[in-house]
Amino acid sequence: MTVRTRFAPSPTGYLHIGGARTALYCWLEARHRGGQFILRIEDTDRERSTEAAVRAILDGMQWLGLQHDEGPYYQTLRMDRYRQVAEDMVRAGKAYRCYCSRERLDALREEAMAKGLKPRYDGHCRTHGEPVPGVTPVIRFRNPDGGTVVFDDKVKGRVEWSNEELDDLVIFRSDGFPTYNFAVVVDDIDMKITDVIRGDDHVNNTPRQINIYHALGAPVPAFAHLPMILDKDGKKLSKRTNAVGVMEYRDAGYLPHALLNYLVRLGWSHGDQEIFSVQQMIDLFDIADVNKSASRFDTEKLGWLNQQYLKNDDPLEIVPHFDWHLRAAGIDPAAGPDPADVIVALRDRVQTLKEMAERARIWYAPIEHWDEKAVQKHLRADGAAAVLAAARARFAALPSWTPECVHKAIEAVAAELGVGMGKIAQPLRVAITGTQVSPSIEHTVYLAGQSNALRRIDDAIARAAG
RNA sequence: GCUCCCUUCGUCUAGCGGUCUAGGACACCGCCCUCUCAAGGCGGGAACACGAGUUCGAGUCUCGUAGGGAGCGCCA
Repeated sequence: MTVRTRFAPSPTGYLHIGGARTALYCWLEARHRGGQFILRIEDTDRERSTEAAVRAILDGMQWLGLQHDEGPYYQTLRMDRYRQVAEDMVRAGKAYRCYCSRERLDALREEAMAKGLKPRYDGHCRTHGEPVPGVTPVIRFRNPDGGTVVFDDKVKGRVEWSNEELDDLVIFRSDGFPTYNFAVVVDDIDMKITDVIRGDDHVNNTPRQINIYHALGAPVPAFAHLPMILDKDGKKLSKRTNAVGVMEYRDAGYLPHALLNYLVRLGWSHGDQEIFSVQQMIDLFDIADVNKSASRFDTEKLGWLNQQYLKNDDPLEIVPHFDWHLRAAGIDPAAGPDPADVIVALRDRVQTLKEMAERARIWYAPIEHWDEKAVQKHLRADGAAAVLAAARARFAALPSWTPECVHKAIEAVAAELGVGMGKIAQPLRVAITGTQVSPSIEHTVYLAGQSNALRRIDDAIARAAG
């Protein structure tokens, strides 16, 4: 039997980080076992579902590269099917119509809570389900009365539940919509899902869903419930204090592959390995190796990972992402050096593409801000003027403009003036960038371009004098 | 309140009864390298929540306790 997993978000917001990891695990499990990955949009909550959210989720999935093999299916397009299955169940005596008023239900709940019991429907309409004028009934599932439900969760292990704990849940609302616990089961059966991989918060729903599978005479899939992802302080991720949307991570300058790598290691590991290519993830991932406990999202480690990819990827693969960030920062990539060169010069110095774009600005636009302390310390230092003049002359005479040539020119200046690199690099750096921090001096000068470098040195000499 | 789940360095984790005086990574600290900032190299501090039991032997198995989380809707 071919493995089929699914990711089934409800479109009430963007794709968040927890959902992204769930999607990743579903996708990896399917790929690893040569199966299919299905995308299903659970949009039966028509109060909160929006089309913008559907698009946001699709965008997030695409950015991460989590391609689905089937779908997206939409639950709102399957309403007839749910109704049909529910009616069949009523006819077969596996479900029944319930006319109980909300008032009665609320009273029941309050009473149970007051007695220290778990709120549960008393099954009144199992036997007294007479139509009440003016009341559109709901359909309730007739849950087994005794016995236990046992399932072997692939991450949690064996979970056992007494049917005493379960009540007759509503599977079909009076407004004609199915409820979640019913729709998922019908969908997962119809879509032949073999492995249900989802968030921890659904463990409690699993036993009642299994009972529905049994009632429907369908094979029960394997379940795997993923632990939560908490924020740095161990609190629930909230958009108030954390970046939770996947696209926020793109905007913040992370590579999709780096995010994937970070996410896959949050709750799963393969020995001591930290860096995984997508292919390695597919080869090595096994849902059974996922940890049981919740983990915290650590932006610092994500940053480290992102830099690993920045440093080791082929710069040409990074260029499109970097270009995107340059433009986002209001920088015209055509107004300066080859972005691939800039990436190589900066990737040891930043953790994100956003920082990289900011630092790259000096080569694409005129210096906007001068660090006055740097000017004072290096431009107005003894001998600085002579260094700048000598360097300018050497640079101007350079027949070809490469980092190597620039480097040789600087060495020549050092020899000529009999001073160390420190005395030359810092004044030049300030002249070219306006600050005392930048990549190695030959790259800093090289990236400015020959004529631009000369112009900036002239400006710096004037500035130092004035 | 009730039910279910979780618990190894600050964080992510390795560990599947002896090889654990508990390993790796991020972060932190120190040294080296050095034209600035980084990156890199080397080194350091840092954890089995607690208590019983099973066993020749427990981080690893069982049960309690404590702490944390989830669920208990005509939401998903």
